[in-house]
Amino acid sequence: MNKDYVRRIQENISISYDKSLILSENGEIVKIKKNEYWLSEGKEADKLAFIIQGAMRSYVMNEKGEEINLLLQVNQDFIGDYESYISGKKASFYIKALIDTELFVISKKSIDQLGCQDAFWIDFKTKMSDYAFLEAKRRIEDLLLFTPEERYLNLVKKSQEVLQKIPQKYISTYLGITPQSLSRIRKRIMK
Amino acid sequence: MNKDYVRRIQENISISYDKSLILSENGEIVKIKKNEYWLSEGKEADKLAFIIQGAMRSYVMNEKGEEINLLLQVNQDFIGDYESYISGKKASFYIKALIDTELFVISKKSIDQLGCQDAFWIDFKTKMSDYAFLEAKRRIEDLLLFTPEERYLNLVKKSQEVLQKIPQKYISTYLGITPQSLSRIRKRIMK
DNA sequence: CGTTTGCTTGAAGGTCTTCAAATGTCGTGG
DNA sequence: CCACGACATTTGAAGACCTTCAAGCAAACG
Repeated sequence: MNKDYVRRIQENISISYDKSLILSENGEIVKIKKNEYWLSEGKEADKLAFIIQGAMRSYVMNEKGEEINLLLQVNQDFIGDYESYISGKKASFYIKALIDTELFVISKKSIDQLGCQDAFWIDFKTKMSDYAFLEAKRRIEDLLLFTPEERYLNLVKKSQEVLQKIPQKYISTYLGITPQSLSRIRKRIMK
Repeated sequence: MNKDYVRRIQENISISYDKSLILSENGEIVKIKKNEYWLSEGKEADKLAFIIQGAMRSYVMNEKGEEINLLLQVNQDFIGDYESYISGKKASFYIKALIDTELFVISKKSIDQLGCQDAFWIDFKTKMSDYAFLEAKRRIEDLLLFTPEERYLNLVKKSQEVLQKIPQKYISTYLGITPQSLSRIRKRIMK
């Protein structure tokens, strides 16, 4: 893996260059074309990834067969089915590339092996799970405390990158509304 | 701490009697009267608890000063500000007893000390954080995939105990709606 | 027994959903 | 390079549901 990649991994997760070098030796770079899956429901999902460059979405199907986006991820974000990762269950959702994307992928096995060599990586694992929880908690508060319009404004404030890279029809179900409603919300806000 | 308590802790978290005995020696029983706080925004919150018997709610204030219930907890449930617990930040919400409640409380310090003595407790910590994440994930899916009415029906299926112990006005904001709307939903369903 | 608190119901207004059609945008092949 | 088709976004109309404010009823508690 070249030096540039190691640096980007380092930036992604704010650890030392040395540690990111070790990490990079235990994972791999995967390139995914637009609209290709990195993960599908029912498949093994015992690995996690960071987005080095690109954009992806994690979604489930509702009872009507509509895709509902649980997460929209861009540069520096983690992706993966964290539930499968920790429990060994099959994946419960899909992860698909919104544009051509480069991932750094590492398996559970590799992370666990690193943990045996250096307690740093046990700590690292804890931080990852804490991060996953905190993200989820923020999402719950966003959904409970704000209206769809406020949620959209929160997203505008929080991530220009998501707004620019990701089509509205995906953003809408992430916010819990239909694409038509998001279009009308944007119109309302314009004024 | 008496034997009965140890057994209830054991049931709560499905570990061996021996382990629950060790745990019980490192924590304490706390009794909280109806409408009393166990935790307030801005306070230290470096401890967690299990509900041995009773019911509590975790809530935040929105901009209008209304209380929004993030969680409703009954027997066997964990309570605590897990974000404060892991990060050391001050509590970001309130936890209050809905009825007279008995808690088993254990501090972060105690759990960390246990971890030094026996790797079992490191594993135990991981399981707790995984549990916290999975609960949060289920909540997000509930909010994104279902309508308020469906969410109420999901709750009916999931927890009769919550329905029985907790007044409607608290259940409503947990579901993301007003008490009036929940009243109308229940009326609709009756038919 | 009366007061407080919670629950229900009514009316008006706003937002979201659905279905449908029109308009925009983008990429590909001619 | 343009034209076409595919797909995304916008807009319209009707209907369902939620919210707010307000009032009436029920239950709980001192």
